[in-house]
Parts: sequence; structure tokens; C-alpha cells
Amino acid sequence: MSATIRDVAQAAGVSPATVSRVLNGKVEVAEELSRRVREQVELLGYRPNGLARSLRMRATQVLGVVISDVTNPFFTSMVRGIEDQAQQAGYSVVLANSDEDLDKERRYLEVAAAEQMAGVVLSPSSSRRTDVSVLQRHGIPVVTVDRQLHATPVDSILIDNHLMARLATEHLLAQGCRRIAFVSGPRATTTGQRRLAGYRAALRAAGSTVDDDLVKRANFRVEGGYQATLELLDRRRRPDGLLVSNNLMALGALLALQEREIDLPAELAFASFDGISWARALRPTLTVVEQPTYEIGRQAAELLLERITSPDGIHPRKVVLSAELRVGESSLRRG
Amino acid sequence: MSATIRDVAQAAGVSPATVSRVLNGKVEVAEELSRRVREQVELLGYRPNGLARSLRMRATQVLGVVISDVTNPFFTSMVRGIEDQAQQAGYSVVLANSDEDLDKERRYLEVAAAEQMAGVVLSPSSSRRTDVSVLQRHGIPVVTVDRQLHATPVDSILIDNHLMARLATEHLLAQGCRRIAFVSGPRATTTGQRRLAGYRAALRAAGSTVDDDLVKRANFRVEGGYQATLELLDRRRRPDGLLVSNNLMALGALLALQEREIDLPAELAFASFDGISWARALRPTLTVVEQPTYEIGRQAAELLLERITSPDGIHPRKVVLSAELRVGESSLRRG
DNA sequence: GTGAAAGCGCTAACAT
DNA sequence: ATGTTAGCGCTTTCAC
Repeated sequence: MSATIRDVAQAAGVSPATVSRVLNGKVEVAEELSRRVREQVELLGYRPNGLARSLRMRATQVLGVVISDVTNPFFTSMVRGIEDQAQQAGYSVVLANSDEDLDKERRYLEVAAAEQMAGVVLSPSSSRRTDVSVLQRHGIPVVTVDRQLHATPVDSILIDNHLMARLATEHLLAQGCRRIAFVSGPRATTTGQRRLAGYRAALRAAGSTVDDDLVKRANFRVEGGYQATLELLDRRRRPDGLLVSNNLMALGALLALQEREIDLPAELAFASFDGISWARALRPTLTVVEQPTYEIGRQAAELLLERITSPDGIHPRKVVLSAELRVGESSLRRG
Repeated sequence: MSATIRDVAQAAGVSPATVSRVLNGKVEVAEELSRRVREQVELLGYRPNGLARSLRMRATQVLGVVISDVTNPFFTSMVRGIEDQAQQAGYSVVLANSDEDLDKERRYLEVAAAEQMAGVVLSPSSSRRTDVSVLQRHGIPVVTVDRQLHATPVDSILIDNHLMARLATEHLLAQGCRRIAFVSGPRATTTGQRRLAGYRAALRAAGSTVDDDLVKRANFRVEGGYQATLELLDRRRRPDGLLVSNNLMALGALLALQEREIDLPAELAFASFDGISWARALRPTLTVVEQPTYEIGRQAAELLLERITSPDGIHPRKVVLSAELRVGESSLRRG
């Protein structure tokens, strides 16, 4: 069908080995031969067969990305960062959806191992029960993003979730909120854990009592945020502040607030983690903890590629990027 | 590292070919040998090397899915359908984002060809300018979903966009709307074209004049729908009905309507194509043209797998699935 | 610096 | 029905 390395070699009057050397540029090849090879590559439209290459090299040029929700802009923006960095290094990127489901996650990690992917970027469904040993047995490096693994030491890129939750809560307190409710993520994720802890820390530090009736857990999805918020609003004494721990749940929360016709920020000051690009269109503008999602992805890929090219087990790195509390109208009380 | 087919063969006391035959089940193998082979496969934890298999078979077990927006639930639900069907047949699925960008799309189609993917599900960015010849040259079958290609005859799965747009428009007319605005998709896509045509046909059939001032084109994204709707609302005479031709733009439209404090359905009757799962939470409930997205994906994969296994060029099929106009409160005028 | 040859793990054609 | 053999397209020793 299409041209192989032999065809190019023959046409250029050299051996396949030489063509390979020219194309991979690791070894010096005489100027003249090199020129002839490139000429024929162009002429024949030769494209190396990645499969054969990978079979021989015992590793593909593919990075796997296993995330919990492809429909979440937070993750897709991250994926862009990964893609860009990977492409530069000649790798391609394959996406898989774990749906916060340990079974699905395990299956995809097995696929990654079976397909001999060069590395995996993972946003683990559970800090304790996600199992990356399949990959480690095959010598496939892993980097976690957004979340961490408890027992297993692997590279990770994330923000200081505890700090940012504390800052957001402190901001709401400073706006005069006395009863700040919190919509938390799944208990199993480190983001769920750390953000809740940060919220509590801020309340304690301010001398407020931490009222567990004001905390609801949900699943990081729109419906979850919607339900949780409705329940919080129906508490005997209504909260006057609300912090939501991800973007999709924040959207759900806004729907619930709208349904109950609650005025932001007058009746309730609102803040959440992670923006959504089009949310800028909303009025009031939203107060959000903004993560450098693209950069998280880019650095994850960078770290992963480093591990791939030099697997000499350096100590696992944990990279903490800085996030930003962007204050909008939804939490700002005049006066 | 991990066990190969030779290891299994040796352990079971048979030849590699026999192991292959047992595993692929195309040829009869004696009960006894088959048992021994399976036993050793289990024991050694043998996993076939897909790379080697693909290299030998001259085709991977991977389907490519090239869509314009991974963040759109419409497409992701479709991808689920594709994945489920593909997995049943032992294929895995790789996603790529074309962003409605012809260049990106072309690059991904080239990747699909270079990686020798078994087939491609494509939602073409442009009915005329999208070029699938790269795939055809490599004998890789293509199925388009949601949209069609003009010149190139390939299989396609979609709904009757003209009909559904007409029905939705007729519904708005029946609710007493006299000035129905339309937010259309990109001119280059068949969905953009057909839905607009259906809208116009309904107006003409009702004896209404078609006022091009009431039609805005946008890019199928939230921002686009938001901008387009704002402009439509600022027309000298405000529309009293609005049909939006996809889900994300509908979300943008709703934001715009909210910003202008327009009451649905009293001041304006609202309908759109494609639901969003969490939109059920919205009040008023929305009137939508609901597509069988999962089924579109499933059938696309089914058709593709058929082409892959028997490439004897039967005439390209066009499968038209039925959609449904689900009437909600957003367009229902009492009395 | 370059070519010949071996082999990555698998399947298919050919023998038996 | 099963085994032997060759080869998919590439990289990489090993000679020269």
C-alpha cells in the first residue's frame, strides 16, 4: 500500500538501516546520503509505520489520559495542555473516561498496559483504592493530576486545595457571612478531602463553630450540586454563604438558587472552585478559585515524558502550582 | 517482561500457531489442546500484544472518532454508544477534537491513516471541504454521524434535521408566535443548512414572511448562542419565539434571555435542538428536539465494524433515525 | 559511517 | 487438526 522504509532505501540507493538513522537523527550520516534519503522520503510520501516501530522499540508513542469526566471543561482544558506538550515530543494522546468509577478506571489502566502506552496521566477516582500497580509492573510511568494517591508514590501536579478552600471561606467570612454552607466532592478524592478540610480550618480559625448540617457531599456533577444546594437551602436556618467545590456542581447550585429565587450576593454570597469559560456571561459575575488547568496538563505531560526518556527512578515529585481567588460580584457585599 | 505467545505454547506443549487459533477461535482445535492452552493463558496471565497483532494483520483494533467538540454532551453521549458497540467487538476507541477546524480535522484524519486505524467515525466540519480521501486511499472505512458529506458517498447516521426544524417551528407558530427568530449553526455543516431550511419551510408553509433579520448564525458554542441571542433581542421589533439549533447555543441563549429579564414562555416561546441531561433541573422546563444520541453512536460503530469485516463495497447506506419533539414549559402558552 | 542480518510478537500459508 | 515457516516494518547490534 504505502511506501515502507525498504522502498525509500532502494530508491535512495542505501540500506534500510541508513534511512532509519537519517530519520531518527541519533547517529551521524554522511551529508550526501542524508540528502538523497530525505529527497526520496518526500518523493514517495513515506510515513514511518508507528506500529512496527513500537513493536521493535517495545513501547508506543502514545500517552494515555484517564480522567473522570470528559464533559468537564476543567479536564478538557487540561487535556489541551497535555496534547500540546505531547505533540511537540512526537507523542499522541488517547483519552479515556473513568466516570469516577473504580471498575472502569481499572479496565482502562489495563488497556493502557496491554497497549504498551508510553505513560499515563491519571486523575484517580479514589486516593486509596485506585490501583496503578498494573502500570508499574509494566514499567509504565504515571503522573496524577488534580488529585493524589495515598499509598503509592507517584509524580503529581496539583494546586494547594486546602489553602484555596481556606482563602475562599475567609473571603466569605470577611463579607459578613455567618452561616457558610459547603458543597463538597466525593470523600474518596483528595480534592474532596482537602477542600473540605480547608473550609473547616477557616471556620475554626475564625472562631466559628463548624456545623456539619451545612456540609453536603455530591459527585462533582451538575445534578449533584443542584440537589445538594436545594437541601442546604431547605435547612431550618438558611445559609448566607455558599462555597461549592467544583465548576459543574456550581452550575447546579446556581440553578437551585435561581429556582428558589435567591438574590446573589444580597441574600447569599456565592463562590466556587474552577471556572467555566462561558460563565463570564453570567450576572452577577462569579467568584471562583481559578486553577491553571492548561498548565497543569502541560507540566504533567512534561514530567511524564521526562520519566519515559529517563526511567532511572528519581524520587517522585509533587508539583504544587499556584491558584488564584478571583473575586466577582456573586460574593461581594457593598458597603 | 510479560508472557508471549511462545511462552504459552511451550508451557502448553503446542505450537504458537495453535495458541493463536485457540484464542481467535476461527479454526477448530481439539478439545484437549484448547483446554491446556486456556489453562496456561490463565496461569501465565498472558495478554496478546496488540501491536504485533496489528502489524501482522495490517490493521489495528482501534476506531477513531473525530468530532468537533468533546465538551458537548451531545457528542459524548454518542461516543458512549460507539464505545459500547466497539468494545463488544474487541475494538477500542480513540477520541479527537476537531474544533470545527478544517486544518485540525485533516491532521487527525492523517493520524488515523498513519496509525492504520480500523475505521473512523466522523462528524465533518464542512459538508463540502472536509476531505476523507486520505482514509479512502488507505482503505479505511468512514461513517459520518450527525452530519453528511456532500460529494463523497460514505455511510452516515443522522436524523431528519429538516423535518425536526420544521416541526419545532410549526409548534412555535401553533403557540401563537408571529416573529420567530432562529439561531443557526455554521453554514458549512449539513445540520446548519438543513435546520435552517426546515425553519424557513415551516414559515413559508404558514404563509409567514421569512425575515432574514431574525436569523443569526453562530458556531454551535455557548458564547455564540449568547451573542446571537443578544443581537436578536435588540432588533427593533423583538421576536416572540426563538428556535436554537443546538444545545450549547441554547444554554448561551438562556443566559442572554435571563440577562434581558425576558419571561419564558409569556414574552418569548423557546425551543432548541438537543437536550443537556441536567437541563431537566431548569424552570421552565425546556422544549427540545431530542435526538437518539447513544443510538446514533451505537449504529455508527455497528455499521463501521460491518464495513471493516466485509469491505466488499456495498452501496453506502444512509440511516435516518427518528427524533422527537419534546414539548416543555418554555414554549407552552396557556389558554 | 554504512550494510547485512536478526528479531520485536503475532498470524496465515503451506505442509503434514 | 496441528506444526513449521515466513514475514508484517522497523531498529539495532555486529561486522566491515
